[in-house]
Parts: sequence; C-alpha cells; structure tokens
Amino acid sequence: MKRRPTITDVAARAGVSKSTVSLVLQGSPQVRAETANLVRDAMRELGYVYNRAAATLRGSSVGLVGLVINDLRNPFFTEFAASLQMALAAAGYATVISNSDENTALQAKLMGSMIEHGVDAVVICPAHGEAGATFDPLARAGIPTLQVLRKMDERTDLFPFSSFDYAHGSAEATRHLIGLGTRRIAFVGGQDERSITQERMAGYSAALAEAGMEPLRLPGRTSRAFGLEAARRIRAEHPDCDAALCFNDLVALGMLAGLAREGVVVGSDMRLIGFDDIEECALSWPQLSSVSCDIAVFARDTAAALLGWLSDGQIPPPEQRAAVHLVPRASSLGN
Amino acid sequence: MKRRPTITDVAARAGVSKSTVSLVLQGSPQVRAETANLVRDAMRELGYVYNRAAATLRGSSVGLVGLVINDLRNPFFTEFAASLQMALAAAGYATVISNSDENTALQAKLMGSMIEHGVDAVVICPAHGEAGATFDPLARAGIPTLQVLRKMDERTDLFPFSSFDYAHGSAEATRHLIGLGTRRIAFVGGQDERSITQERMAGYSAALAEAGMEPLRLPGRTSRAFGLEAARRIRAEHPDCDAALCFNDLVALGMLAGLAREGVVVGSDMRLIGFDDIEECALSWPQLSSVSCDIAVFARDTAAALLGWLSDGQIPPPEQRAAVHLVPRASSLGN
DNA sequence: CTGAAAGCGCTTACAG
DNA sequence: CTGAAAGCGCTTACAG
Repeated sequence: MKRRPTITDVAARAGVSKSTVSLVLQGSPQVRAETANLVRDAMRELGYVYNRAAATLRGSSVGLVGLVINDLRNPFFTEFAASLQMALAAAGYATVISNSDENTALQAKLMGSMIEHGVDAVVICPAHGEAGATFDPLARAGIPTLQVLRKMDERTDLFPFSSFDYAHGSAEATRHLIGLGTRRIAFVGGQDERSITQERMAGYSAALAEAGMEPLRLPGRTSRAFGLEAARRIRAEHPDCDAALCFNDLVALGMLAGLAREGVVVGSDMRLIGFDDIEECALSWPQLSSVSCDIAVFARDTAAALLGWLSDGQIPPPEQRAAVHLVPRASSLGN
Repeated sequence: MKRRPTITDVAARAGVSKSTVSLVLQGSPQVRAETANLVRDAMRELGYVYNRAAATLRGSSVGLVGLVINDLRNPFFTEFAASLQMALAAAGYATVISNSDENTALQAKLMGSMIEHGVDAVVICPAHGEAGATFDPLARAGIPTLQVLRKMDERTDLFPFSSFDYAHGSAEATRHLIGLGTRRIAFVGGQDERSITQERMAGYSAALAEAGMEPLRLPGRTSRAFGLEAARRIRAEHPDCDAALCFNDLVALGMLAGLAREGVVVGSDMRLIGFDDIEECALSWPQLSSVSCDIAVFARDTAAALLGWLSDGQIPPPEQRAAVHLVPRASSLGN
C-alpha cells in the first residue's frame, strides 16, 4: 500500500504552500476561490484524506463524542443512541459508543479509553453504583459531560443532569386509572432503592393518597421476563388487583403476554399502563396505554445542549426535566 | 484549566528521559521494573493521560473500529452492536458507531468521517443500494473491512462477507409447517429485490416445491407495523391460508398482535414462524416459533475474525455462513 | 491573499 | 538498560 497523501503532496501538486492547503481545509475565506478550487482539484486527484490525528495534536478538537449507556439492548436507550448519533453526525461529530451493561467497573474502564481518545464531550446514562471512578477523571480532564436519565454524580454544576418529569407522568396515569373506577392499583417492576423508581413511584403514591387508596407494590427487574412472571403472581396473590402501572413498557408488554396466558382480558378485567411509550405500544394487542417520554426529541435536545456547550461555552442548567404525558389506549380504556 | 501533563512532565518528575517513559507505556521488558514503577508513580501523581492522537501520528494505530449499521433500532442489530462493542472493548478497541438508516448517501458520508478518524477496521451491514461511494474509499485506504449480514459489494476478497445460512433455516421451518399438516403457507414481509429476502425465501420455495405446494407471497417492510397490517390482509384476501413464515420476528410479532385482534387463534387456526429468534420470541403469548440466528455468538465470531486480521494479518475467507436452526414453540405447535 | 517556520506529544531507530 | 534526536501531518501566528 502506498503512503497516504498529505497536505504537502497536495500543496506540491496545486503549486501552493501547505499553509494555503490547510486554510482551504478550514474553509477560510482568505483564500481566493480560484486557488481554493485548484487545491480541491489536487486533493481529488490524489485521493487526499484529512488526517485528524495530526490536526488534533496541533490543538484542534477530535470531533468525537463519547456515549456511555447502561443498557444498550433496551429499545428506549437504543432509540436515544440512534437519535443522538444522527444529530451529532449532522454537526460533524462522530459518536463513540459503549455499553456499560450496568457494571460500574467496566464503565470506568470504558470511560478511561474514551478520555485517551480525546473525546470532546461525553453523554452518559450511568450504571447504578459507585460513580467516582467514572466521573472524577472527566472532572480532571475538564471534558464537558451530560448526565442523562439517571443522576449518579451529584456535581450537577460540572455534569448537568436532564431527564423526564416522571413524577408528573405517574400521577397522571394513576389518576386516569382511578377515574376509570379501578379499586386496587399495583406498581409493577423497578428496584425500590433506585432513584428513577422512586421518581416514577412518587406520582403514583401521591395520587393514591389523594384518593385514600392503598398502594400495592411488586418490585422487580425492568424486563419483559419479569412482567410475564408478575402477571402470574399478581393473579395468584392479589386477585382483587384490577389495574397496574408498570415501571416501563417492557414490563407492561411482558404482563400483557402473561395476562393473555392467564386468560385475563386486558382493558376490562385488568387495566394496564406502561411507561416510556416505545413504538411497540401502538402495535401490541390490545394497544398499550403508556406515559409518553419522547426520547427522540429528548435525544435531539441533548445533542443541541451539548453542541451549545462545545461551540459557545453555554453550560446547560444543572437540572432539567422534559414534559411527559399519558397516551391512553385500549389496555386501560377497554374497547 | 491547566495543560494536560505529557510524557516530558512525567519524565522530569521521575528523573528519566521521555524515551524511557514511552517504553514503560508500551510495556517494554527492556526497562528495569524499579524504573518502570518510578515512572508509573509519577504518572499517577501528575494525573497523566495517554495522548493517542500523538501516538497515532507517529505511526501506531488509533484503537478505533468503525461500525456502520443500516437499522440500529432493530433489536437484532442492537444485539449485534452491543455484543460486538463489548468483545472489541475487551481487546482494547473502542467502537465508533453509526446508523446509516438505510440511506446510502448518508452511509458514504459517515464512512468518510470514520476514515478521517483513522479507524483501524470497519464492520458494516450496508444499506441497500449503491455501494461504491462507501466501499471504494475503504479499498483505497486499505482498511480491513468486514461485510456482515448483507453483501452489497461483490469484492469479497477485499471485504469478506459473513452471514447466516438463511436458506437452510427457511427450508427447515417450511418443512416443519408442512409436517404439521398445513395446506397453504404464506411468506410474509421483505422486499423481493433484496438478496436477503431471496435467501430467506429460497428454502421456503424449495420445500414447497418438494411437497408440490403453491407459494403465497405478501411482500412488505420488515416491521411490526407491516405484520399487523399483513394479518388483516391475509384474513381478508386469503381465507384458506393456515400458516405463515415471516421475514423476521418483528413482522411475526406484528402478525401475532394483528391475528389476536382478528380473533384468530395462533397455533391452531393459523401457524406462525418468525426469523432471527430475538429474545422476545420466548416472552410473547403464544410463544413464537422462530429460526434461531445466534447473533451474540455471530458478533463475537465477527470480533474474533477482525482481531485476527488486525493482529496476525489473517484475512477471513471471502464468504462464511453460520448455522441456524428452528426453535419450535406454541405459535406453530399449538398448545 | 500566500509562504516559511515552529511546535503539538508521542515513537523509534540509534548510540552509548 | 537509558538518553538525544528526528519526524509523523497538521495549524497557527507572523511576515510579506
């Protein structure tokens, strides 16, 4: 394989100095259009490829944003990753992605690698648990970092946090179920010690208290498999339960399958609401009511906030909450 | 923010030359253990971070692998991306990901950005359509590149291709349905002009021909939404149809919902089989039979092949097919 | 509007 | 086992 051509080769071919080539590369207006075209022709003829490593070394940015996700297999996060990546690509940034798989040690290692690569910024939905080994190096390196969907480091001045207004959403969903005449509403899925569960339960608890009703809690993983199992347990152990608000859509969709297996008619015998409103909610049978968190819009807003920080030094506010709203469908309304 | 410490700073602090520091960084055995420890202490004290851009410029590799996926929102590809990323991370490579969204122009642009970043290798599941603008620059730059799951560039000596043995899988699935006594088996979803559809249909057509049966074809997108719609159409237009093999699980899961809506009992009135065997197949109701393509194993094999190419120059064979097998469940077997 | 020169932080022969 | 020196391909003041 031949050596890749450099700006020196391009300069020689175009009959200018390499500074001029560099200026053309930057799109500087101080090069005559005619000259610039000469340079661009030379680049094309030589198959020139910009060498970012060299540019980076000299002081410019790498053009890389690191994205660390705790569970890349969850469609909610996948949608976030895909939308964020596309918004950043439109602004000229490539996205380095990694899945911490809810493992803080792995997460710290992955973050170390990203810092070595010189990422310009980081977006992280952190794994639960010890956060220092991941965040301290970011603070030391002064890398703009956004915490999304989960706050694991309290230094929100350094690592601004944004998420959805979950408490509002669960209150709205719970009031909706109460308004339909349900008597015993369960909250299914999620680990009680996690802040996101607490937020999603807060509105539920408040709405029940308003109505003088007792909560019914089935904690568990946030997966389809748990929902399937929860459907069985709830029928066996709580026959009076006539509605469920689920931690997320995966749990609710698992319950939907589990209740079908039990011969329970969802929407009348049991009313069901999920959380996140992933695409599948409108495509299940019956269609699943859900608290809509528009993750694609959230991802674009996150990209915009990050780009503002990178280009204009606009540090985002320490904590932001995006609005959510209930999308009622057949699983709670009935047919 | 203070300037990041460099090997010169580390060298000064440790009282050695910067060559020595560099050798320690490489883990060279020619530095005395004692000296190496001195250097490592200095690094820790200064909070030294390795600068890859500088190392790259001098000739070593960037430690970056590019991954380009045509549809990152499909759980099958998500699983592939997550597994591949984790296998590469274990070998010290970071993964730059991007979603071409089935758009060849975008794909070419993204690939250009990856080449600029100096990726050491590329794994691509290419978008359908014109491939030259994406692959030619890779050939020119001599970047090891693997085509997976779809072959869009015929130069498999340059861009080795690996996928699953789809034809075998669809033949097995079709024979299974015939063995259960079904009379009219549809193949639902997928665009006829795409090679992957042709492969998945090949075994179906062959098995039907063996049995002297007529094919029934409903082409369409490869999404839940199409499956939902196909269920309605198939009942309205082909009341004699008593089985369906679907292009993938998403279509089959959409059909599952659609058939439930139509009041059709899946597993007896209509037997259904998906393709890919994503996790959800075992969690739906009824459970979905599917042709299992173990994408996590495939991803790890892909990572191994790529790492072999990068480290030992082992070019993978031009075309490889991983075995698949039918996982029969209630949607075809009945209860 | 364009050119000559220094320097970014490493790695790598080459001496010693 | 360790040090001095050159050079990777760019960008950026600084002259002209």
